[in-house]
Amino acid sequence: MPELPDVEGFRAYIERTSLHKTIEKVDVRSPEILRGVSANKLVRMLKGRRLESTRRHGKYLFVQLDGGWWLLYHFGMTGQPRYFKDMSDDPRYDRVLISFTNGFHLAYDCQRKLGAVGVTESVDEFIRERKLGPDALDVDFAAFTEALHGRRGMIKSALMNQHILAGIGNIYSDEILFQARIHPITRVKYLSEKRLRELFDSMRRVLTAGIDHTVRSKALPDSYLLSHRGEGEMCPGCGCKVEKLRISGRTAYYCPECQGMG
DNA sequence: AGTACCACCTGACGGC
DNA sequence: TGCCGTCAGGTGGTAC
Repeated sequence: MPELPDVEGFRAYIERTSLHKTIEKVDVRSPEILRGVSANKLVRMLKGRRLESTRRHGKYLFVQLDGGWWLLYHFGMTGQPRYFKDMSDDPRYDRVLISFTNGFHLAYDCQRKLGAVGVTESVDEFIRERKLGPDALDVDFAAFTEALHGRRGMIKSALMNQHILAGIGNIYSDEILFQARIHPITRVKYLSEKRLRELFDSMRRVLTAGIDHTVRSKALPDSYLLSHRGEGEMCPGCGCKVEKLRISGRTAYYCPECQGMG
């Protein structure tokens, strides 16, 4: 489930808990989640180093080491960082455990192993190699329309496509489309300038609200579709029944009344 | 370029 | 009780 707002919350969490502390020990419990680096190499790279700063791009979180390289996290569906002192608080699905000389630990907790941990020398190079689009909160309206330009597919697929815009997943794409009153299967090329503007505004509003609520660990307002994301639930806008649709293997929830095809 | 579909992974849940 | 299918969804690969 971690999408842009959640990962931004994780970034802030690591920022306030884990920086500037010397790494004493690294324990790779599930080496299969490592990407492009062996357990031995990761341990060698981290030991004795400090985490100095953070950066997020889309759903990726990068943490810079004092040597210049970056540790990178992708949280898949169930991943999260956890900072704690007592080993009795070590999360059940801790896959990579970093222990600092101050006695505290930073765990990469990930129940389903759909996430990844790795290293990179350059964040920009990593983004280029992965062909990630610009971060969804980093684009202005011109860059937003540029990213969507020439697309013929469905708007929900486009919003979730990390090559077009990085950071939006299934849950937030539903909310963004709901608030922009756009049906998920609408073709990108049929969106007018006005509709694109409404979509862009909705995207910014929803993502920033998501960050705000994530950081304060509060639920999103009841007026959001997210709070009613289930079959047969009531639309917070008009009260009619929320419907679901299968779009390229993902379940899209939407309000057929508020998000009519026009 | 876009889409459908599969696989990865683990736990919850419903049906029988 | 317990077995089975299905679902959740981020990503990546394949086939069309």
